Amino acid sequence: MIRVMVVDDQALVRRGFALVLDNEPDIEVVAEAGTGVEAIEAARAHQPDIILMDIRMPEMDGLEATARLLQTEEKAEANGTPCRVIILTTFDPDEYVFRALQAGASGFVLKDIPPEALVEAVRTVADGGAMLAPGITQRLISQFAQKLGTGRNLAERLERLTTREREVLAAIADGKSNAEIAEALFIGAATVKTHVSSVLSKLGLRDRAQAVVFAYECGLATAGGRDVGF
Amino acid sequence: MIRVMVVDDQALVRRGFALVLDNEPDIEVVAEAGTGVEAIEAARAHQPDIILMDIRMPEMDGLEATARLLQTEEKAEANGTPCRVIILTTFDPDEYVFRALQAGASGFVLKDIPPEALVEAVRTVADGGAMLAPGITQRLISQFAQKLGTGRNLAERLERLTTREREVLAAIADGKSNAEIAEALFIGAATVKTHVSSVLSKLGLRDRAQAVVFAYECGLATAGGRDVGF
DNA sequence: CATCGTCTCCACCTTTTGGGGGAGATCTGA
DNA sequence: TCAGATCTCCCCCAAAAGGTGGAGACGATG
Repeated sequence: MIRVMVVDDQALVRRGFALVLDNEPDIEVVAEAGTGVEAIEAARAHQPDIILMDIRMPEMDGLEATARLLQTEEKAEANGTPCRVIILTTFDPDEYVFRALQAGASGFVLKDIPPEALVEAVRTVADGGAMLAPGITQRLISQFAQKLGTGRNLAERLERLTTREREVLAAIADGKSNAEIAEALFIGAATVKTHVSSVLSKLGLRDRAQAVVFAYECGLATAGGRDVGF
Repeated sequence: MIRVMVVDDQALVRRGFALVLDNEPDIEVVAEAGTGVEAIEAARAHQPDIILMDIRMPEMDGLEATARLLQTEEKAEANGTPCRVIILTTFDPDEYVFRALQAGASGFVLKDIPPEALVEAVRTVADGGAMLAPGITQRLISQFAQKLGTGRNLAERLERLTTREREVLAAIADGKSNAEIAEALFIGAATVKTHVSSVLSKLGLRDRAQAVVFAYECGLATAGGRDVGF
């Protein structure tokens, strides 16, 4: 049985969704809430598996509430509900979507979806999957493809480098100085200089700063995978 | 009426999908193909709206075929079918997914989905949306959230900088030398040095290379939006 | 009005970087 | 076996970068 909580400030809308879901044999609406604050309290009290969350609400909006819920969950971890959130809204501006996904939402669907699709979304997310409105999936894909895309042409230039040179480039893209690279690779400082020169010359770059840019643009280095604790 | 082409090297599987789809009143299967090469020919001949594409095939795999189809489309543009591809496969290793999305696919679903869901996927994609298998959507989201996520903490450090300093940092992240920055910002080279020093000191960085790393990690600079034509 | 932050610049100095050579040791493939 | 590529290291040198300290101008803020 999938335990669901519906959060929306409009009681009528809330009841509508609740009725649709409660009508399913495998879904049970265990709580409702009208504000973000209420949502957080109710989630603690009723431990739902899935939360359907509106964005525009008084007191605390749905994105904020989602972030808080999933954040405290992280800390509690083993303790309780690995509850998952589906954002359910009338609008889909990019800003909302990104903030929602960043907050940890597992779904983002528009209120105009047919009831069966909503039910399906709940089941999918309860099952560990994620569900986005088709148009949003579309944008997510194109943004993603864009980030991957440019790498291609540049990655070819990368192949002109020897293995050692690529290692050095990676170290440069890590923010290391020549001395640090020497230490990291167990070679002399002079050798590092030689490799750095080769890298710059082969890639048509002027200095290590441009090398860092190149590394990020071609995918050798990627944002999001670091502690910038230099 | 949605014109669909089914591409799969196993005739039995192909027919199965074709029958399911043809059974829908608003969908018409106009062609079938058993290899990537055939798929490209058939697509030209029959101008389908949607192509269901298997990955593992003789002669040319589905990803390659997808890339070629959508690439030539781009060139033809106004000319013909803005045809869209749904990858339909048994496996979902990340590598395939990424290559598929990069090739321009609008969907990536597994062959074990229920027939109604397949039909729904076709309609969604024909309608301009995109459809991914739930688990894939999940991974796409987490990868995306990760990229956005790290930026937060670092973006706060960014706020310690003055406007001018952020501009200078952005220029550094562009691969510019101090002299070039001076020219770009219409200030003296000495001034640039001052700003650079402030940036490094305020952010706790050692040199401009680390500054570039920082800029990418905090989202001030993002991969994919550049010509690395230094 | 005095102070603070910001932007602009200067001079002096040390360190790092990058370019130009050259050279020995391996290893691989023709 | 010999040519070529790669990795390693050296020297010298010029340019760039980075640190320190100081200074004038401007606007906001108390």
